[in-house]
Amino acid sequence: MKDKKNTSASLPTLRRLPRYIHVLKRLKLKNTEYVSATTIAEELEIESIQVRKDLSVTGIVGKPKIGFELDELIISIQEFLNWNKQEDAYLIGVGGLGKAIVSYENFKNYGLNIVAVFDNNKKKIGKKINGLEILPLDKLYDFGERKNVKIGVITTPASAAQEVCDKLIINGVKAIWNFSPVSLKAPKDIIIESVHLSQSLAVLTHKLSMKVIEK
Amino acid sequence: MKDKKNTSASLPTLRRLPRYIHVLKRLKLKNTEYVSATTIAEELEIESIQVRKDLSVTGIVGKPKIGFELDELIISIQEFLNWNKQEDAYLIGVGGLGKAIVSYENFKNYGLNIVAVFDNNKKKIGKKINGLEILPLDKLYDFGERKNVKIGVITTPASAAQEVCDKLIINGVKAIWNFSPVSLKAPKDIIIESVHLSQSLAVLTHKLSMKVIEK
DNA sequence: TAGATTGTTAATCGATTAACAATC
DNA sequence: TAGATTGTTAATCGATTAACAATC
Repeated sequence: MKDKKNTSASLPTLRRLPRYIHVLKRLKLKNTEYVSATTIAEELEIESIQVRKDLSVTGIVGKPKIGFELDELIISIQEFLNWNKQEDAYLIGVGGLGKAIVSYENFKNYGLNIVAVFDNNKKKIGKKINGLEILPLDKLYDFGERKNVKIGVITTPASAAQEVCDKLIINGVKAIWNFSPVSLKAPKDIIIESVHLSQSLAVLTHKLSMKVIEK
Repeated sequence: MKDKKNTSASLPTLRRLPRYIHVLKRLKLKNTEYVSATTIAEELEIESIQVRKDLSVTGIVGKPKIGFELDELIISIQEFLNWNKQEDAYLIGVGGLGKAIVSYENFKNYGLNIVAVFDNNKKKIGKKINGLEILPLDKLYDFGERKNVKIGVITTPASAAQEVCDKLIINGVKAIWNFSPVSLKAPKDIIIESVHLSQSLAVLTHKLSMKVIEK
């Protein structure tokens, strides 16, 4: 088990693991003790073999005929994703999306703990959001010196994103969760993970247009 | 060109197309007239052959040595994604994320036009958001009869998502953009496209934990 | 015991990448 | 003309799926 822990996994696998956690947590509410890959697969409408393969990357060992011990499985996935701890994060850009993310307490269960919020709009500076005072971006330097914050969340408009990215890296941030539509340029050792909502919408609108033509 | 238009594309390709549009629009601001796959690829740090393959699904024809005519290429991708028109949509669940999506005017450029907003929280009903009055979910029936709204955006908490999904489908919605962490159950002819932010965060936190171990 | 499920190795499938002729 | 780029066919790569022995 232990020796497998630090192996990496493919991107599709990493993306499915949180969905398994969600299913498992719901089963836990029903006091389920053991769960099989088949059960998880049916709930998510995917193949059971895929679930088994995915789970194996976390190092969990199941019991033939019975399945996986529920609590152990949840913890195993959480440890693999590093969600058993919380990593401190900055968020920059307090627009609609930024506000929504800061206010969404659940990210704490996903390993993310936002400790400071920044925006350069003078009307916003000084106001509080979810208990955190909105600071001007200059203040990043003060934090950078004292704290060990490795994650930066960028929810600024596209025009500001690259500059903010650069400043975050200068201040010691190692991973960026980017919600702007920009393709950020950064040194190779920096992890950039982008959420482009337009990507998802493209899949939806294209499929819908296909459907209309079909008929 | 025309005969290729209605062919479908792979999911990875569909997801890259919006990123090309973004790059192309920025080039347009610089009055560029022609663009090559190489240029786009360099900007996004991917392979040029992949860009060429992706663009070919839209039916665009380029000029050897020169590349693609910029305006024609933008329109070609937009038509393929159906972003040249706007599809009407309902949004249900006016929490932080729902508010952010309703207020983000740019989705109109991505083929999405939110025409009505619903929430069952009595404190929210009647208030206006981005010019739209928040309605109780019951009112969906009135809209369903009169309008031809094919897209539903679900930004409710997980507990309400499946019920909302069912109601949307009853009222004629054909495609659902789901932001709840639930795996929605729906008939096969309904398009379900989910954005699970936890998926993206899983990739980020896992990679970051790998990086720390490395050192 | 018989059956269901795990874990692993092999086969398949599909997306990415390479190769190269055609061409402005 | 020479060189860069397109468009297409073939090769490679990696993820998914199938097969099956091990086992509670």
